[in-house]
Amino acid sequence: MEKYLSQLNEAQLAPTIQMNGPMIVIAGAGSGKTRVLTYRIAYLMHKGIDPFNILSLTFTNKAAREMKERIASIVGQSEAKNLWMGTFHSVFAKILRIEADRLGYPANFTIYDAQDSQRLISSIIKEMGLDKELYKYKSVFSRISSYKNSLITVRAYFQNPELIEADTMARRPRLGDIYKEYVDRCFKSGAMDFDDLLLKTNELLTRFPEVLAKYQDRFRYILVDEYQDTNHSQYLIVRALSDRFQNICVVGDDAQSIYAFRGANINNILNFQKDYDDVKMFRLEQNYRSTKTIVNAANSIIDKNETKLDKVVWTANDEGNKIKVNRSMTDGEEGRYVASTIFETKMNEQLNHSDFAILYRTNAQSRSMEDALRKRDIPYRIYGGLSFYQRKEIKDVLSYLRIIINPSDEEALKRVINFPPRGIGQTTIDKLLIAANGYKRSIFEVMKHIDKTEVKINSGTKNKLQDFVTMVESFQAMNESVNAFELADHVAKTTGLIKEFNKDTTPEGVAKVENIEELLNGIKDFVEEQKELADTTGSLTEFLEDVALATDLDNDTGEDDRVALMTIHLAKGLEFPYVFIVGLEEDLFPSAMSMNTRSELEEERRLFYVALTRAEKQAYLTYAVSRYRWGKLVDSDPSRFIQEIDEEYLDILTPIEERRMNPMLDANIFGDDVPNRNIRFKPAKQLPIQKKGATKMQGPVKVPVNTSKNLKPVSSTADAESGNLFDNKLVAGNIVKHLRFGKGEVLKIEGAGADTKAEIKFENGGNKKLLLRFAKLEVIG
DNA sequence: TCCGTGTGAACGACC
DNA sequence: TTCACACGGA
Repeated sequence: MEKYLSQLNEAQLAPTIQMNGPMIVIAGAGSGKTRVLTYRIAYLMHKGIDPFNILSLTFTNKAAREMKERIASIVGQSEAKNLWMGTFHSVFAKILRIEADRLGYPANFTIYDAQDSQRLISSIIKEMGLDKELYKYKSVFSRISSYKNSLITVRAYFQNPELIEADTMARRPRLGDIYKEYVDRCFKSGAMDFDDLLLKTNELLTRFPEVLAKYQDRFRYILVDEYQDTNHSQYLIVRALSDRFQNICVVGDDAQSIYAFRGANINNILNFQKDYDDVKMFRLEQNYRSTKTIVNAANSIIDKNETKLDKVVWTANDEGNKIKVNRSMTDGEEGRYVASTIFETKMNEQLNHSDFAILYRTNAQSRSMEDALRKRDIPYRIYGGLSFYQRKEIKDVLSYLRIIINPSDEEALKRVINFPPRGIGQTTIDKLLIAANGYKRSIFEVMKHIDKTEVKINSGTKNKLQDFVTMVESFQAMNESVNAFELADHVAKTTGLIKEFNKDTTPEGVAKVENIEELLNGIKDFVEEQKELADTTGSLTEFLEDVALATDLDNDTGEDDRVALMTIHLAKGLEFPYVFIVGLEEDLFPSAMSMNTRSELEEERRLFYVALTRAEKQAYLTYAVSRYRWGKLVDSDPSRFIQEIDEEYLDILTPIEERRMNPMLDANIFGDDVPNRNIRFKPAKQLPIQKKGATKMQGPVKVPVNTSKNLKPVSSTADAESGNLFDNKLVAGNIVKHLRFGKGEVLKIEGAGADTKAEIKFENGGNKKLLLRFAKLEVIG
């Protein structure tokens, strides 16, 4: 047993073997906190604590799995199996299923993802006849979400004049009504959204003292990782559960708190010592991950923040190279810089692709990186963004499965009731919806008993509805006797989903069918895996729950050798030898939306701190002078975060000649007075945008030509990858046709591939705002 | 009722 | 670029 403890340094050992009482571990980046958590659990078990009594809340399911494996290797598989480990959401979803009936929910309630929630809110806004300009479903959703995370229920909302006042002032007086309807509809659908998983857990623990007592007794030792990112709802759950035994160990780093947008409250960690008596505090300050340069540079950034705990992160590692700062003219060039640097460094240093990561602020930035990597044949993997389970074809299959488990699931039903098309259109669905709301029943029940209702639907349509009900019921019967894979396979085939997607012979269509096959394989694996573990039944319900709470990261096997592309948020907790932080521009990073208050800006700064501290050996910071955003070329200034790093840690890569020609470049970066900012490179002229109501477009137009999939319909000889269509077909002097602007003559062509631009003079510009898409350009004559 | 087409609008990070 | 929605013909 002492063998593994000897792997810890003094600072790590102390919290590891501190068994009882409340304790907080402030762990700097790369200071080995996962190791402390893992060994601490192993230590507890060695000291005779039953694994049944240990609850460990991690930030991702992947982290939980890896920790469990590590612990299993120390204490043995059979012991480790009984640990409760996972994210807040997954652990409490399981508990909620056990206790669901107390709250009036079915045990197999559906978990609505953000898209389901937003669709529901969107249709509620429509049903209520509200102005969708004023009530934007996304902002209504985030408002409701933040209420839930602050434990403001519908009732609490209506009892709080300030909240009502605030929404009324924001010209959304009906927000409370939408909130109420949303909650009712979720309940009626037997569905919980992400926030409900926490909110309902709180409700469960407060309303039912015997349930609270049960879980307090069960979870005698509680460990919470990434405590700085807990929100109020999570905070209360932890407090309630740990109240009896007070064996609560939280680990975190205030400097890495980056989830305020989903309600995380940095004060949870800052005030932990006030919340419990006799808190033992530990600090892990030695960084084992990064070079001195990176650690010191990161410290110099975080120093700019006012709100923070005292902590000095240091390292005994080598000095390392300076952080390289690269400026590019466009996002395309930035991508090429990153790709070629990876290519060369990998060659020179004999590295793997997986030694590199590209981190960005927003998912949209991945595109230019992808393009560049693909051109260089560098294998990569994108994490996050639209996850596999959110793709249309996958959600369609999953929706059928969801209805089988829970026919009340309204969002799933609406999604597939007429897909593949079976003649049940919007009008019918609307009638059913109104009836369902009137009878206070689910749509499915109304359909099932359509003859007993007042709903006016012609007999042909009634038959179609009946067929659908019969089909679902046959699936339900089947679910009793076959496993999840066999059922899903049957569903995909008999509903005609596969056939429907097979109709589409474009590469995208083929990919969809392949994705469905991949999903089926995934279900197969799941069934077999669960069979082995034997602690679960491998049921469809469990699979759907896993899927609802899964992230891209969770499914990563890390087997293939690829460059990792992800947002900084996703990168938290990970590390890579070589890290590129791209798009370091004002308004992008820091985000334009986060520059209003000091605390928002501080969070962006912490985000940058997280990004930089992912790097072990070498960090690269890149920015572009102009980039495509929303299909438009936008000028930008270098991020303030670059100049916030002490210059001694930086290696500015701007070519020397260019600097001589343009001394303002350095001035720009370091925030000196810039007498004339216009000296910066100006990109090609932007598209002239015509205002609404203008009648005629004037002059030649720059048409951005992209080589995406949209190109294909234009010409069968087009090569989307190389942009060859361009060379073959679209030459100066050609007459082209555009759906919106009619005929025009190609005046000039510049560049090639993705960066190609064509100058076209249209005879008649139309009278609407310009939005030119190459797919809509057709070469005639 | 379905579906292709055109149009306008949005566009932040995630369990 | 991508999405949701409106429109109009089939």
